[in-house]
Order: sequence, then C-alpha cells, then structure tokens
Amino acid sequence: MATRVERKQASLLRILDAAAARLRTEGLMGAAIGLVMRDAKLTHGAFYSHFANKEELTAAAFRHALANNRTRWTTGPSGEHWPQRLTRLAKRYLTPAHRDDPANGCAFAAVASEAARSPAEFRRVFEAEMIQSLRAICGPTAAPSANPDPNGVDPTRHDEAIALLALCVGGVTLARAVEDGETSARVLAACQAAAARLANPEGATDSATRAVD
Amino acid sequence: MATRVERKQASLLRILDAAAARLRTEGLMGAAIGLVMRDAKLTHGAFYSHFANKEELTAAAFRHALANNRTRWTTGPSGEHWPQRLTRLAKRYLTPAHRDDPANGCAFAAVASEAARSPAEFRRVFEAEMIQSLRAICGPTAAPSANPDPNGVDPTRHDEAIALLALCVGGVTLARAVEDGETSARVLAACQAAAARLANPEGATDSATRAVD
DNA sequence: ATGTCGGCATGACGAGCGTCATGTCAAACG
DNA sequence: CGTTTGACATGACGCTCGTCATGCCGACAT
Repeated sequence: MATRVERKQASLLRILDAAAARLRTEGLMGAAIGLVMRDAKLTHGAFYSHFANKEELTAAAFRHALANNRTRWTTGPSGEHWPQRLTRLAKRYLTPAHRDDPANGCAFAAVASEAARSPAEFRRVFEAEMIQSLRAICGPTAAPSANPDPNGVDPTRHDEAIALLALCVGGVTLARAVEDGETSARVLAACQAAAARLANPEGATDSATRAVD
Repeated sequence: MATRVERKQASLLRILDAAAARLRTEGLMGAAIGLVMRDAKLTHGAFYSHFANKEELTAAAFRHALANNRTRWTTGPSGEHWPQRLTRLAKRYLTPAHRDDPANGCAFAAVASEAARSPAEFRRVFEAEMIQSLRAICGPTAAPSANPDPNGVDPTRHDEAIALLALCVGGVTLARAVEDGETSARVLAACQAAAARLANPEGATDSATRAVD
C-alpha cells in the first residue's frame, strides 16, 4: 500500500476530478459535497480533511477543470496564423460533440451565468482563469502581431479573442438550452459562420489573413 | 375593494413580477417560492392557488420577464436598416447599465447556462422564447430583405440574429462574471466592436449598409 | 339573508444540503 | 515497540426548500 501523502494526493485528485465533472454537468451548486465525495469513493466527512468549506472546493474544481483543457484546446498545428487559429478554435468549440459532452467540456460555458451571481472571491478566480485562457489563445503564432504590447500581447488580438470567447460561450450555452436538435444545430452553425467572418473579414488582404505560402 | 378575480389577477401579477426579478438576479433556482411570495406580500401557502408546482412558476416567470422587455428592445427608429438595427441592439445590450441591472435585464443571459441543465419542458419554453425574440429582431425594417423566406424571414438575417444574440449573451455574462471593473468594461467594448464588425462587414457598400439619405 | 366557493394564512412534514464533533485505525516516527 | 498523527467513517445538528392539509373569512350566487 502506498504511503500516506500519496494516498491523500490520490484522494484529492479523485475529489477534484469528480467535482470538476459535476461542476460542468450540474453547475456551481450542483457539485454538492456529499455527491462529489460519493463519486470520489469517500464519505462526506472526509471532505474537511481536504478543504475548509465548499467555496474552496468550487474554486479548486473550476481551476482544475480549466487547467485540464487549456493546453488541449490551445495547441494547434505549427505555422498557424492568427485568423486560422481563431476559426479553428470556433470550429472545434461550436460542435455537437462539445455541446453533448459537458462533463469534459468548457467550464466557462458551464458556470458563466452562475459565476455572474457568485461572491467576489469566485469571480476573481473566474477572471484570472479567463485572462489566462485569453493569453493562451493569443499565444505565439506563426506570424507575430505587427504591434506587440509591452507585456507581449497585441491589444487588438486580445479584444478579438474576448469576442470569440463570448461568441463561443454564448453559442454552446444557447445550443444546450434549446430542446429541438435542429434549432440547436443551427445555433452552432450560425455562430461558427459568424466566428469565421469575424476572424477573416471579407475582402481583407493583409498578410495575416492569407494562408501560409 | 376590488372584485375577486381582479384581486387574484393583481396577486398573480405581483407574483410574476417578483419571480421574474428574482429569476434574473438569483437564477432559476434562486427564485424560491417562499422568497417570491414574500416579495409579493403573500405567504408561501397561497402559492398553490396560482401554480401547481415550481416548474410552472419558473416557466411563467421566464415568459413574463421576456415579454416585458421584447418590445422595449426591439422597437427602434423608423426607417432603420438591417445593419443599423444589429449595431443598435448590440450597443444597447453590451452596456454597463445593462450589466449592472440584471433585475430588469435580459432573461436569456440570466438563466442561459442553467437552462442548459434544465428538464426538457423548460428548454422548450426557452427555445420558444428565443425563436420569438429572433423573429422580433428580424422584424420589419426599412429595407426588407432581398430574399424573404416563405414564412417571412430571410434565413441569412436569421442566422446573423442568432450570432448576435450569442455574442451579446456571452458578452454580458462574461462581463458580469469577472471582478475587475476595467476587465469587465473591456469585455463589453470588445464584444460591441465585434458586433459592429459582424453587422457591417468592412468594405461592404450595398444599399442596406449605407445610412439613410 | 343564507349558503357556497375560493384565495389566502398557518403550520407541519420530509428531503437535501453544509458543517462539525467524535471515534477509529493504520501509517509514520522517536 | 509504544506513541502520536491524521485521513477517513459515522452520526448528528440546523437550515432551507418544496409540498400539502387544515381552517378562516370575505365575496358571490340563489
């Protein structure tokens, strides 16, 4: 049998995995302590050996959910240009597969409207994760931006990334909130088309828009 | 004193107003029966003279919240063209005033991610309201669309309205979910700029894009 | 005037939740 | 080898919520 700290770390990981999954499928307060601990093969009493209260759990689970997905989503083909990256992200995000698998999906879309009503402490966590995801989206591309900011990110690209995130989060959320499958698919398609138009404005001919030669 | 049916109608209206406000500020399950009835100056027992259960209340309150705002948002200046309408809606929606007053704001943004996890019955209500709002957005403009659908709506405009709604809902939700005021304002501004770009693609010169002469 | 109806108040029940006190047992340590 | 530590189980407490049974009392019909 493993050592003590190893067993505790393993327990904590099971708790975080279970909580992250429940947070994305059932929402912020759907990740009830009793249910999370049951998923983690523990009893509810053991919870307070890992966290002081539920707020700490939700914050940690939210961070955990996003940390697991960030690199998986951000890394694209090498030599990727900016408009390509934006359209690729939207094309992958606004998809029936992502819509139908919230347990492994984007945590922003899962808890966005609940986070808006959460105490300031959680909103700070939300904001920090969002900024980190935006920086990951704006991360190094094949063609570095023409006017990089002192801190390394082109503010124009940063704003485009914000709009893309809002469009994607709103898109899957609306697609999940409607009943009819056709309506849902149309929401995804319309947002995907809009994202492509946003990333690659019609008639634009600057170097960043053209494909790699 | 008023007649009996009038008093009941007045009570129902107070209940719906209170529930609609709580639904937008506290979310779907934040509109608890006891609190709503207290806001409506009634006791919790009287609730079941108006609704069979809580599901009926939430559905009715959601419809009530949207019905109150739809015409207020949709009606714009006469002689309004399609791109102008889209930019006007985004400019008004993605605003600090709207962000900071959820009690009178858009119900879609308030409950979107919770609706995604709601039973099919509520999702049907959500879908019906969304379709109705989309048709209101696509409603008659100064320049009717070139290719109107048999049922009266240009499918291209309908898809643009979907994307605009997703961008707006995602935008205010993210703006509400972050703590820092500057970050929040930047989210609103970035989404507003993206909506304008979406409604009025750069370089386009067709008649619908030009201002009224 | 008298009886019926129904909106409303009061009170209670059970379920689910967060939280904590207490006990237990195996691993870590001197 | 004996002691201590701490992760975990058990059980309980208080709170909130949805739901319903019961009773009241004013408005309406006859």
